[in-house]
Amino acid sequence: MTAARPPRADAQRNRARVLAAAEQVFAQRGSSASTEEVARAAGVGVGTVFRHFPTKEALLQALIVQRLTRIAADAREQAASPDPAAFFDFFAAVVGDSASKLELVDALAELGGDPTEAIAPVAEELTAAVAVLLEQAQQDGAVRKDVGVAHVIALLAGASQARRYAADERPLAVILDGLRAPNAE
Amino acid sequence: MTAARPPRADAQRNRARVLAAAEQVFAQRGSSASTEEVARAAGVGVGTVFRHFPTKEALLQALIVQRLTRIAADAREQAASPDPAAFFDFFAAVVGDSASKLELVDALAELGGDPTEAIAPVAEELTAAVAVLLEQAQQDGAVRKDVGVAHVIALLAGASQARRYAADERPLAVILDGLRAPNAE
Amino acid sequence: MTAARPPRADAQRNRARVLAAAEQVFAQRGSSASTEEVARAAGVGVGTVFRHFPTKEALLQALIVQRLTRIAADAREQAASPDPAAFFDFFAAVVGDSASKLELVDALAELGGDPTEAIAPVAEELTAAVAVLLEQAQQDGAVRKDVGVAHVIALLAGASQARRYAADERPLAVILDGLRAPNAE
Amino acid sequence: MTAARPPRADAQRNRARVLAAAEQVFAQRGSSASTEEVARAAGVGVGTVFRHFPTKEALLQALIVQRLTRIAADAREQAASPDPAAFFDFFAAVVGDSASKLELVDALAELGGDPTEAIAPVAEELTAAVAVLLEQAQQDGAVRKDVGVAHVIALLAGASQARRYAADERPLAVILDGLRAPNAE
DNA sequence: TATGAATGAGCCTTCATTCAT
DNA sequence: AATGAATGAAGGCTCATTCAT
Repeated sequence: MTAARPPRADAQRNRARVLAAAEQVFAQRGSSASTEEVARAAGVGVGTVFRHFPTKEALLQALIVQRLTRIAADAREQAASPDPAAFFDFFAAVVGDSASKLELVDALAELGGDPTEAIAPVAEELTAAVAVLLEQAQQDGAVRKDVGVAHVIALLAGASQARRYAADERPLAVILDGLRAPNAE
Repeated sequence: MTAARPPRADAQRNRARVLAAAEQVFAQRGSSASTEEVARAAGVGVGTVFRHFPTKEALLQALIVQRLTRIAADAREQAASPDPAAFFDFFAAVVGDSASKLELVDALAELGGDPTEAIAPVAEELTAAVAVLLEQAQQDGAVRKDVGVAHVIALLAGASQARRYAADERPLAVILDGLRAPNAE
Repeated sequence: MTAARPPRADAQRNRARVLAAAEQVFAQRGSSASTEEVARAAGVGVGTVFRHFPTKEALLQALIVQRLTRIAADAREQAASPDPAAFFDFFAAVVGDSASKLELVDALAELGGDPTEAIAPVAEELTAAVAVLLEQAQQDGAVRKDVGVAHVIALLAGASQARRYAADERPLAVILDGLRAPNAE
Repeated sequence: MTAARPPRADAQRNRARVLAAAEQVFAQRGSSASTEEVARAAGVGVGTVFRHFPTKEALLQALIVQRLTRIAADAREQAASPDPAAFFDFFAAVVGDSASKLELVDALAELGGDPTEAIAPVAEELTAAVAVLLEQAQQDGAVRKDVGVAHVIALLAGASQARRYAADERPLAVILDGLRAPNAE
């Protein structure tokens, strides 16, 4: 009977709902929040959460993948821009967007270590995108030449962390200034 | 060598042992490591851990207090030095010492929010010490004048975080450069 | 016979099972018996006990509420009876029914103090029902007029306690005799 | 050096102190209060408590024995009195004295079951004393003849229990009236 | 003999995960 | 495919009891 219009669209929608709810819940109460709570926030049963993400760990990683994917997209977009400040805009955007999102730091941090199987692909994607952006900026003489992609990512994580406990954007400004090429002025 | 005369020295030693073990364990496995594990690492029973720290939370805070206390001492020491690079030395030392990384970030981060009763005193102590050091450095024209103590602390947290996933000291260098007074060169 | 149609009837059944098991276990080993033991007796996991009663305290109170509710119903039933001995029948029934003794005393005792939020409603219910029954009996000249509801309840607790360690019903008889109106004979 | 004046008197004093402290603590917080708390109230270390009473259980029993011993003494004293109301005075005194003492009920209750080895002797002592008192009262026509010592003790426990949650002495009066010989008036 | 630190079993409670409906 | 009840391992914490000082 009730097998007509959206056959699997429902499932997709639920997956998205869960992911969104998880983002919120984990951001607010830390990643130790219970799966039950995520389910409640998503308006579904726990069972549904586990159907889409076989493990809490998997859910967490899906969140990270989602975040990194967005950032990589951002990087690519900015790389396409002719604006010489593109790199800095990207950097600031990532940090600014992480504002309330506890997880970003950890997501980025994750990249430093031994990326899990699930994350590895996005990690590469992100690294590649940032590499392009960074090289352009260095080419343009906007960014100092002694930093590499890994440094940039570490600094993104650091700036996000700093931002988390600072009242304003000054820490970010400091870091961006630190990144500028010496004679950029 | 270390005789066994003092009757309650044993207790003090155990307290220290537990604290040291906790530092290691939490650094390695995150603050969600079990108290049992800490006890095991310290070579004592769980009861002993709880005798010295009535709560896991209390243990964690004791760790933070210990760390912040050391940093404040560092700051005071450097403030007493005539070296114009004192501020930078302090900053680098703190970040470099993030041996048991995990915790330092959180310890510093803790300062941004609403310091717990137990932490508040040390927080003030640290803030005061850094204030002195910072002002001197700004006076000397070594550090840019638009950053305040809170920014410095946020940046310490950020730099520590960055350090955690960087292979080298470059991110630190970047941040330090960002902190220098414009015409310091 | 007891088919398996109802989907959530299972949960209800489990709740009842837990309650019954708890009654037995606490009666036999005192209210300090472990929740684990109750679970075992109910043939469920501990988690199930806690799903139905969020706290051991809550479980205990549910037990008390259940007991008091039954007693209140008894009182109302007897109050509806024209039998002049209704009051005494009620009293004897309550005491006699102290099957799972331990608890009744405490349940009644609970009424003397500061009834918990959960218990207060039933307490009032019981008090009201006994009040009616008592007044009728006093009207009929069956019960002495210098006792109030609170006294009756205290005596119910006392008689139950006495019963607990007496081989026969004599203590109950003594108390009932003490309650009769002087010239009732 | 400090081995002169009271060689073992000290120990005796400590034992008494512990017993007194235990009585208070257990009365106020129930018998589940910790041994540590008793020790603190007694102004001694836990070790000392355990030196005098090898087990918490033993401490509890010592308390009971103490209580029962006093009651037995009371009974003997009243038995020696020519006052025809001696029995009632005794009964009222026991109940009245149990006022705040949570434990009495349990102590008396203990007699109903299978008196522990430690308690058995006092139990007999008490039973004997009450027997004498009861018989005299029955002889005098003050107390109904269909109750035995066991009933009296059960009723003492019951009356104590009732008293615990009653605002006044009415429940006691009711029970005493119930005990009087029919034509005693 | 007194002390109180240490011990560890045991308790209450939470939560990821499974499974019957 | 969704639901949420059931499960049980694991964690934080307490406390009777032991033992070095």
